[in-house]
This record gives sequence, structure tokens and C-alpha cells, in this order.
Amino acid sequence: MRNRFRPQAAKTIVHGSKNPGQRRERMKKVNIRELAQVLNISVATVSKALRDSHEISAETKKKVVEMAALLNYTPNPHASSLRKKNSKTIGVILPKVADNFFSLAINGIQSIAESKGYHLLIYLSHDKFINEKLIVADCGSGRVDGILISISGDTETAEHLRQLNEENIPIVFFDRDFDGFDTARVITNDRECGYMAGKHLVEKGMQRPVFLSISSSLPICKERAEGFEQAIRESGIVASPAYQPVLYCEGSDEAIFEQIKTIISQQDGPDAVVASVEKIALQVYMACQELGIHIPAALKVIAFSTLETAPILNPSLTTITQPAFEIGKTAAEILFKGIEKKNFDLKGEKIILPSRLIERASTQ
Amino acid sequence: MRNRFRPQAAKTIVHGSKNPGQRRERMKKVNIRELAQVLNISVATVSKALRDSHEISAETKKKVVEMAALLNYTPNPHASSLRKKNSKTIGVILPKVADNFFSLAINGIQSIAESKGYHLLIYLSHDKFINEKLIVADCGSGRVDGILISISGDTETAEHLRQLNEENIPIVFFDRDFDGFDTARVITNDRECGYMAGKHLVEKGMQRPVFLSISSSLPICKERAEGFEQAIRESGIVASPAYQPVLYCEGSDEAIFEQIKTIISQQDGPDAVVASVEKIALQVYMACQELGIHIPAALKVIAFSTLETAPILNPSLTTITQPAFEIGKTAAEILFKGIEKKNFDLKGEKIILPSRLIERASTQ
DNA sequence: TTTATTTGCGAAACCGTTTTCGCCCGCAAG
DNA sequence: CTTGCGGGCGAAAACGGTTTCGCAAATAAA
Repeated sequence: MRNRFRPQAAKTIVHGSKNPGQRRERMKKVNIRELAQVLNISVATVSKALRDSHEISAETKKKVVEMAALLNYTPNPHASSLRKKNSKTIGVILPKVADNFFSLAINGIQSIAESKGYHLLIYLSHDKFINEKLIVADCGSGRVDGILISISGDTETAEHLRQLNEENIPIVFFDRDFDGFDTARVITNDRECGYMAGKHLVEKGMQRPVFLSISSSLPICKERAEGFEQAIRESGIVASPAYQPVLYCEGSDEAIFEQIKTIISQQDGPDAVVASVEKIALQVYMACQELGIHIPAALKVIAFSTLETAPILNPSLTTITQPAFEIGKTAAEILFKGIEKKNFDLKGEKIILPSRLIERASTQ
Repeated sequence: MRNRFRPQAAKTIVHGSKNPGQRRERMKKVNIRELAQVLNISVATVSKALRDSHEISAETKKKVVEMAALLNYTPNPHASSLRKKNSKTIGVILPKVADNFFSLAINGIQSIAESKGYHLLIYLSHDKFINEKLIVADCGSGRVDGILISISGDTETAEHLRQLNEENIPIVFFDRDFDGFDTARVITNDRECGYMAGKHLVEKGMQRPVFLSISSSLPICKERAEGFEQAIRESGIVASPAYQPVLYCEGSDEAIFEQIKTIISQQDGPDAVVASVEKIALQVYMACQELGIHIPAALKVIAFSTLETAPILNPSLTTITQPAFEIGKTAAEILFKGIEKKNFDLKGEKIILPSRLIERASTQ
């Protein structure tokens, strides 16, 4: 009963038969002209028939539709977009897709886009403004009919968005918005939730709870931190050089991990932490595991996160869970209002979908 | 110290100022003709200058590039695509984006697409053939230059892919391939890994390990199940009406959850399970938690999964981890070979990237 | 000096649709 | 018998780029 395979074998490549001499030629797709020719009618009539125009008789429409199906005709989207000046496509700009929040948000966005017959162009800024700028520029000139964006962590200006606005491409922020640019935004009640997190820990008798932020400029982080600080202040705990309620973890994943380990292992360190985003929460868990710090006995943990596995973590994790799917869905709905109704003004539109605090073992 | 907010308030909407009278007009984007006019040169020269053609003098190029930047000119992608007969876009068709595997794969794909200056059109089939077929049809007629697809669970024919192939659009399977269609595929060593999983459990002394599959037709599931069965057979454990080594969980998420609960709670039920996909693993954990079944004492669990939280689950989860990022990246690389070199034949190309068994507490 | 060749640029065709107009015909009203 | 009208269709002009091809002037070769 020996192992018949080589487990974890090195990468295996099987090469197929190559015919280098035999160049592939793109088979000529049937176009509307050929379709018209076969039917012995004009191109204009075919186009109108396929779009179900009232100018065309039912009889002709039927013939056209049938022949189109027979010849497997599908209109060229670029020609169509060029002429109609729309692309039936929306751009979605995300910092990254690793975070579970964005996976869920994409699902929400997709559900609406699909029902409207729109396509989804996905861009990743890797949380860098420099990429975001390039992406936004790319979305101009009619490539997309509208944009859903969750701003990068180091975006400090909205000049790139303003450019796009000049072309009158509707923009909707979701989750991570930017204060200096006025357009629709679909966010969650971050400040309240920061407050809830702080209050929850204070009520558990914590003396030195800290909030682990990843950015001082990102609104979601700022709001969460400010709400948290307010709760701390109201509880009578005072900040001091030795105790800062809000700490910043910045840099690469590895750098952040080291910072976290330093913070939680130091003398008179925090007795509880709030992870501002999912990634921080996982790193806190990993760090505790590595350092042998017991959650929740030695350190209580609460995280802003949509992690599906929160209830089956060791210990199960108290979370403030964002309605990620709903946020994506709602943002997409608003965007389509902006796209479809030219007189719908996105400015000042602000929808707040509340998150929920779900208490589990990590703060017990 | 009362709570100053209404926590978990109902959805809040702030409406902006509407100017229904003031229709937005799409500001006229400067096009190549206007740019040429300003410069007092021909449209052709501008076009060539911007594409750095050798026919144009350095001096002229400089003037054109500067003026283009000044006027914020960006070429219309649809006009360009129409004429050049390419779209600088690839289509990615996924069953869903919830599974962590696909999030990672998207990152891998995106890393390559970005470096090539390509755009990513993302489609979700929701694991249904009927959707997949529509999506594939949509990708025709030049909308994309190539396709990366992870087939849906109930796809039984490749007719839709064949249609696309007639247009000579390169297709590459990643992770979930389809046997009946010959093109490049980038997959993992599923059969071996099924075998490894079975062997791992047998070596732990398990007597009734079962493999929880989600599809009898999906190659990844079939292969994993077959490898598993082989390991069981070799160990001398024999199947019987009371003990089937491979069980199928099908239907909605809720239905699957019920099936799992039934399976693991029955008299003489399994003493170990292999979750064929991530979703099943989570449901097994949830079910055990609900039913009070202890992992690993009463039930050992091993899962095909790329879950980041596997090491911090309760208990930490033994996984067979796919190189998801690499699979996406490699598939994209192959696809670009197919797109860029017309004489590169994708048929028969098959790359197998091995997964790794990582033992943790759930099988201890 | 004449003839080739190269260099730099422009006119116009082209990509595949959509849409605007105008035409023709049949029918109803005057 | 006119006139008006509307239904059904086609010719041609967009849409905004890219590419081919030709032309003129400048340079090189003979």
C-alpha cells in the first residue's frame, strides 16, 4: 500500500501539438452588412428590425431575427458603443479583492449590473493613489458609463475624479469615500460603530483598550477611530504618553505584523484591541497564537470585518459586520439612477447602511 | 455616559439638492480631429505621433504629445477597438467570487493583465450553465480578446465554447476545466490530493472516512473523489450499503447544510470527512458546533481550501491548499501567449500546479 | 546634373453600427 | 380626381479613431 503518486510534485507541463506553420486566422464574423445582403434588404432595416423599431413590419422583423440566429450574428459592441456613445459597462475600482468585504460587495454590484444588462470592468488600485489615478484616467473617453469606487488608503486629492466628472461620467463612492469630492456615497455608520466598539470594551471593564488603525486620512478609519475615542473619553479613561487610544499600523503586511506583535506584547500594553479592518484582525490572532497570548483572557479583540469564519475562529471573534453585499448593491442602484436619468443629481446623495455588532467569545 | 447615537439605526438617507431643470450635458470630450486642428496638422499625423510611429519626426511628436496632455486628450477606446479589431480586454468567467480561491485567482490574473495593459471584464455564472452560456455569447464579437474560465458545476456541453472558438478567441480553463473541450488548462493535482487526503486519514486510523462532493460531473470534484477512493481501497476498507466513501451534497446552501448535519450525526456515521470545497468545510464546522460534535476527537476534518483563517479556526483546519494566485497568474500568462502569438496552439496545453497538504489540529 | 531613395506628412478609406432623412406607395379624406 | 398622411423601407452621414497609399521635398548616389 505504497503511495503511487509523487505527492506535491514539481510543476508539471504537458505540451500540446504545435503547428507553427498553421497560422490561426480570425474567422470572419458575419456582420450586419452580410446579414442584410443575404436577406436582400438594407442594413438600416436590419439594424432597426433587431432593435425592434416600430418602423419595421412584423413580418420583416421575423425574417431578420431568424436569419440572425441562423448565421449566429451578434452585433459588434465597439461599433455600437462608438455610435451610441455608451458602453453598457461600469467600472469598479477597489483597493484589493482579498478582503472579504470586497468579494461580497462585488456580488452586490454584479447582481444589479446583471439585471440591467451591464458589464463589469474591475480594477485594483492595490491601495495606492498612483494606481488609482491611472485607472480613473483609463475609465475616461467613454470606456465606462459610470464608476463605483472605494478610494485607496493614500488618496489625498480628488483631481483625477474631477477630470472624469468633466466628462460627466457619474461616480459613486462605496464604503471608502473621499470628503473633498461631492458625489453620491454609500457607506456604513462608521463613527457610531467605533463608538459601539469602544463602549462594548469599556463595559467589559477594560482599562487600556486601543484602536488599531491603518490610515489617518481614510474616512472609514478616521470615523471609526473618532467614535472609539469618544467612547473612551466618556468612560473617564484618559490618554497619556504611555496610553494612546489610537495606534497606527502602516507599511507592508510584514511590517504591520511586527508592529502588532510589539504593541500587544509590551509591558502595560493594551488589554483589548479593536481591529479597524479584517486584515488587522487576522494578524492580531496570528500574533497572539505566536506569542502565546490568550484571547480573551489576556486580550479582548473586536474587529470590523465581514469574515464568514468569525463564528468558528479560536476563539470566535466579536465583529462589527458591514452589510457588504447591500452596500455594493445600493451603490450600483444609485449609480444606475445617475446613468439612466440625466437630470438625477448625485451630489449630496448619502446613504448610510448600518453595521451590526455581533458579540462572540473574543470579548467574553 | 449614555449612548449618544442610535446604534444600528435604520437605513439613513440624505438627499442632495436636486436640480431637475438643469439637465446634465455630456461635456464634449476633445477628439483627435480637434487636437489636429489646434496643432494645424492632419489627423493622421496626430494619430501616428501618439503611437510613436517612425514616420513622424521627433519634433512633431513632441508638439503633439504636449498638446494632447494640455487638452487632456485620451483616445476613444471603442473607435480604436473597432478599427484595430482588438479590445485590450480579457473576460474572466467565474462560478462565484465568494470562495476565497477565486479572490486569490483574480489577483493573479489581474497582476498579469495589468502588466500587459489589459482590462478585466468579470462575469459570474453563479455556478449555472444557463448563465455561463449567455456570458460566453456576450464575450463574442470582439468584446474581449481572450477568455479565462472556470466552468460552472452543471456544464455538460462545450457547444458555447466551440462557438467562440470559431471566432478564434483563445480560451483557457483555470481550476475547473471541462474534459470535452480541447484548449489550454491550468489546474492542480486534484487526483493526487484526493489520494493524499484519504491516505492521511487512513494513517490516522480512521475507519469510516467520507468524501463530501458537490458534483459528480465537475472534474475537480471527480478527480479528488477518485483519488480519495483509491486511497481507501488500498487501505483495505471496503464500501458497503452502510458505508459509501463518497457522498454528494447538492442543492441550495441550506439544503447542503441539512445534508451535512444528517450525515455527521447519524448512527455509525463517518469518523472523518474530506470537504471537497471551502464552502463545505465551513458548513461542517458550523454543523459540528451546532450539534456539539467535537473536532477532531469525534470527527476529523480535512478540506480543499485556500482559507486564510485555517490556522486560527477552532480547531485549526487541516487543508489541501491550492496555489490559487499562481493558477490565476499562470492561466493569464498562457492566455496572453495565445492572444499575442497567433501561431501558438493552446490545444493540449496542460499545466498542473501542485497543491500542498498542511496538517493542523482538525486531523490531530 | 540627373536619378534614386529616404523622410515627413496628409487625403481618404475603413472598422460595424445607429440614426436621420427622404422616398415611394397605398389608402383615406375632401 | 386631387391631396394628405402614414407605414415601411433605404441611402448616406455620422461616431472617432487607424492604416494605407501617395506626394513632395530633401538627401544620397551615380
